[in-house]
Amino acid sequence: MTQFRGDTLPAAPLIMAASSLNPGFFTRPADLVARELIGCSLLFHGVGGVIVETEAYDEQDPASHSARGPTARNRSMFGAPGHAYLYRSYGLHWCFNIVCGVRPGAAVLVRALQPVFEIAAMRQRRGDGRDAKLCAGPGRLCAALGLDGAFDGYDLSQPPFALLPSTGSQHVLTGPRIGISRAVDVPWRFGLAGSPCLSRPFGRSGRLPQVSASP
DNA sequence: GTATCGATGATCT
DNA sequence: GATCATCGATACC
Repeated sequence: MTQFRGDTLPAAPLIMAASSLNPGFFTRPADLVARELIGCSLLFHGVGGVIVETEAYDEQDPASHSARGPTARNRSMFGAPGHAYLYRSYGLHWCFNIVCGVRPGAAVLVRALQPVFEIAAMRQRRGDGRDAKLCAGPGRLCAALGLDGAFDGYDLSQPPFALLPSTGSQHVLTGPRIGISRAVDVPWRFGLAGSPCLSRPFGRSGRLPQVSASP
């Protein structure tokens, strides 16, 4: 049994009924969706928590996998909004995206969760470490939830997935995306202010988001 | 606390 | 052949 080291996670949100995000939620600009996913909850087979960090990518974005059109890997990005796009990173890790956007080829990378549901299952998959870091990063998140490429293209409104609305307004910061070499100044990383579950802190450049206008 | 580096393999030029 | 939407270990401050 993994030792609990005394790190204190924020209070768990009160999830009311089994409500789900409206399908129209996803058919909007990726940066707006990424901003509003902060505070929503993601579950896979009942394991998961509150989304605290996201990044937006779209078809006009040189940093996006979709920038040069559909390929075998990014096929799901050009499919239905509200579905999963899962890809392998550095030959080692899986990364989980939510397809969205007003045109094909956009998605939101879910980078971190605040663990809430079935934390013991996440500890078992990820081994020792602070609970706040169980899902602090896209590769860690997929490892903790047991997500992999077998679920690429799945409808996130159906089991084994669940995507639940936020229970209130959130204080969201934004800044440059992590680990990219193109469009490095586009501030399309979003995070819950003050969360100990972020993959990395938002620096001095952390700002309130300037979300794009409607198309 | 930050900096650097190796793992590891699909994808794309 | 180069490039990765990463992570964990290690070294050092």
